This record gives sequence, structure tokens and C-alpha cells, in this order.
Amino acid sequence: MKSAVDRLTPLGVMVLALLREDDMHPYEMIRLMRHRHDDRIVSVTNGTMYHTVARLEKSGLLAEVGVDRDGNRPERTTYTLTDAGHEVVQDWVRRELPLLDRHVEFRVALAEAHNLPREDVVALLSTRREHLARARDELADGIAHARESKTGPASVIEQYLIEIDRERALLAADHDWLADLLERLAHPDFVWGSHEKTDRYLAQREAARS
Amino acid sequence: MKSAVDRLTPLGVMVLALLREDDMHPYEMIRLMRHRHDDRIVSVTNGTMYHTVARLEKSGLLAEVGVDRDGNRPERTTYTLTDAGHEVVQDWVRRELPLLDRHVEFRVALAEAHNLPREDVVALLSTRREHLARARDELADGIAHARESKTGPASVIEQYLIEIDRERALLAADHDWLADLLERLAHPDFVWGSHEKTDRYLAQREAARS
DNA sequence: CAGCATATAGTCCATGTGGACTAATCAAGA
DNA sequence: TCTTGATTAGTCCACATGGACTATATGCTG
Repeated sequence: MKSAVDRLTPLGVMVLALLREDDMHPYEMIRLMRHRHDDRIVSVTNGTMYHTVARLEKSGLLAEVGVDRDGNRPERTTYTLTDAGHEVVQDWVRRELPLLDRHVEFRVALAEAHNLPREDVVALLSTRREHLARARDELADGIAHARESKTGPASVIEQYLIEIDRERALLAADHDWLADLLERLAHPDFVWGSHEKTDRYLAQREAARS
Repeated sequence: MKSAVDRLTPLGVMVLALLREDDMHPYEMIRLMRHRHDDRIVSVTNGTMYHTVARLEKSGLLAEVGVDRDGNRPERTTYTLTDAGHEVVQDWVRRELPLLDRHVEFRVALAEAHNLPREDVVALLSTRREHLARARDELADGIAHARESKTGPASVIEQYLIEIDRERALLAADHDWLADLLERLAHPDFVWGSHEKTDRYLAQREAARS
């Protein structure tokens, strides 16, 4: 039986996270995500956004709060986050933070990690760090093994190892970056929490009007 | 007017590349891709594979060569690459190799780069290297700028820079790895060419029977 | 001030994806 | 020997994506 967390798409999670900051209509989500360059992480198009919001509403993770009108502009339907939606973002982030193979999902989880208590994030990312170290070493061993057991003409397979060697390099870099982040997170100077989000949202909303 | 290259999905390109090695039926492509762990790069499912092959046939990039039968097993339809298909893989790889933002596409392009002459690959990857250096520096500047202009309470935004700082780190690692690869490619010991592919294919086909 | 582009807010549809399903054959275990 | 499970080869369908399209309002340019 698949729970609500499993049905969430990356964009769906970002939508729920946006609604934690304030009630919003879909078009504003699109503008805000573009302004914050969240579309680096997931592609944001009209079709997908409206469809995603409709799905989230059907799942009871968000709900209409009213239809507002500005002059003669088209009507806009504003949505708010439900308690279930609130909870499900956190569950989703918790699930995705340690996983290695879902690249887009991890970037979203990392971008939304501030929705979780700091010590939880540190624990989950420490697990991820171990997974990264293991995956990196296993890949390196596999590559070394493949290089030893060259059966044909000398090093003819080297060209087939290029892409996998890049993956190894990126895994290593990801690991080292994460180790550094964990040190920074351990330091008490690193401010954590979601209490400033409304300020941030308002500031960016203002900036978007210029 | 969108050419055939634009319509290609990552899996479509890998299918065409497989057919350069030998004629094959879709089910064997699935097995072979799983055996080579090409499903690290693109997800391989029945539905997508058969649909992809059908599309490629409709575009004239591959063609049926016969329906073979093994005992009372289900019939299997074998496909071969057309001249157009041959050409289009190379065009696609040429187009994708320098681009930064299409992560999956680049991994496929890199894995299939051996279908191009070595000097072309070196040129395209050198361009990519410059793009990477520029993107890395621009991101670093943007992050530094955001840290300077903190308007609110001290370093409250630091938690919002985590994900983008990871992107910077991975860009830097990608750049350095690529610089190293380009040095290795310049060295004459690095064997290049597609003449051994049939051997490789046969060896793995054999290995898959154990 | 006429005209053209862009922003606002959203709908609709063609296409691609992935998981469930079928149906037969072969291997292995109790 | 009977049955369970995996492999072979493929079909089918529900759903997610993204681009095209609509329609009004505002801004900018010559």
C-alpha cells in the first residue's frame, strides 16, 4: 500500500514547502520559484504546476482558501497547506536525504531541509555520508578490477570506463562536500530554523515588484 | 522545425548506440543494458523500451530485419540500424557533449562518445570545460555576493545557500575531472575507436549466459 | 497615440514513462 | 511428481510532463 509520501513528485514537494511560507495561488508559485532560481532543480511549466496543485488538493495535502480578484485580471484561486501536507513534506525530506540514487529528489530534499530540526538533518546526512563513502569505494574497486582483468588488447576498455570514472569522481566530491557541511552544521554559529521564512518571503515578494 | 535529433530521448540514443554493435530485439537490449549497468544512467523498463523502439522505427532510424523464433518461446522481432540512425546518434552526441544543464543527457553522451572521432570529442569537451569554469566562477561570485549583502540578522540566509553551494562544489569537481580526462585523452597511450565493439558485445553476450 | 510586446492567470492536449499484467517455458525444491 | 518461482518476450494503461493556446491588461517605443 503506497502512502501519500510515495506519490509526491519533486515539484509537489516544492509546492508544499512554498505554502509553508504563506498562502499562494499557483501563478505566484511559478513566479517565486523562477525568482529564487528553484527552476535550476525542477523544471517549472504552467501545465505541470496547475496539474500538480490539482493532484495535491485531491490528496488533501492542500486546500482552497478563496478566489480573489485584482481589478479585471483573471480570477486567482489561493491555496493553503493542510496539517497532512505539513507533515508529509517532513516525512518526504526525511526519506530522501540519505538516498544516493535519486539526484533530483536529493537536491529538493536538501533545499527544503530547513523544514526539519537541525539534529535530525545532521543525523540523516551523516548516514548519507557513510553511504557515499561506501559507494565511492565500491566504484573505485570495480574500476580497478576491470583495469586488471583486461582480456583483449591492452587497455582497450579504458574508453568504456570514462563515464563511470566521472561518477566516481563526483561521488568523491559529493562526499567531501558533505563532510565539510556537517562540520559547519556542528558549529553553533550556523543559524538554523524556519522562523525567518516569512520575512524572506516578503522581502522577495517585494523585490519581485521592481 | 524540429529535426529528428530533437525528438531523441536518452534511452532512444542508447538503443541506437546498441544497434551499432549488432542487430538485436528489444528484450535483449533490456538484458544487455542491465548487464552493463547502463540503467545507472537511464531507467530501463519494458513499457518505455518497446515504446521507444516503436517511435524510432516510425522515425526511420531503425528497421525490422526479421521475426525469429526459439523453440516455442514467444516470437521476437529483431531490429537493425538505418543510415539515418547511424548519423543521428553522432549529431546528438555532438550537440549534448558541451551542454551543462542536461545532466542525464550528458552522461549518455559521454558513455557514447566513442562513436565519434577522438579529436572531435576533445574539441567538444574542451568547450565544455570552459563552460564549466565559467559557471563555477559565476556561482561562486553569486554566493559571495549573497553572503556580503545580508540584510537581516547575521548569516540567517546561510541555510538557504546549502544546496547552491553543493552545486558549486560539484561543478568544480566536474571541471577538474574533465581537465584530467582531457590530459589523458591527449596522451597517445589512450586507445580510441569503435573497432573492438563487436568483440566486447560478444564477450558480454557470452557472460550473460552463465 | 497607435501598435506591439510582455505580464497575468489559466486550460488543454500530445507525448513519454513506468508499473501491472499475460502467457508460455524452464529450473529447483519438497 | 507436483508445485512454486524465475525467465523470456511483450502488451496495455494510468498518470506526469511540457508546450501550445486563450484572453485580458499593462508597459514601452516610435
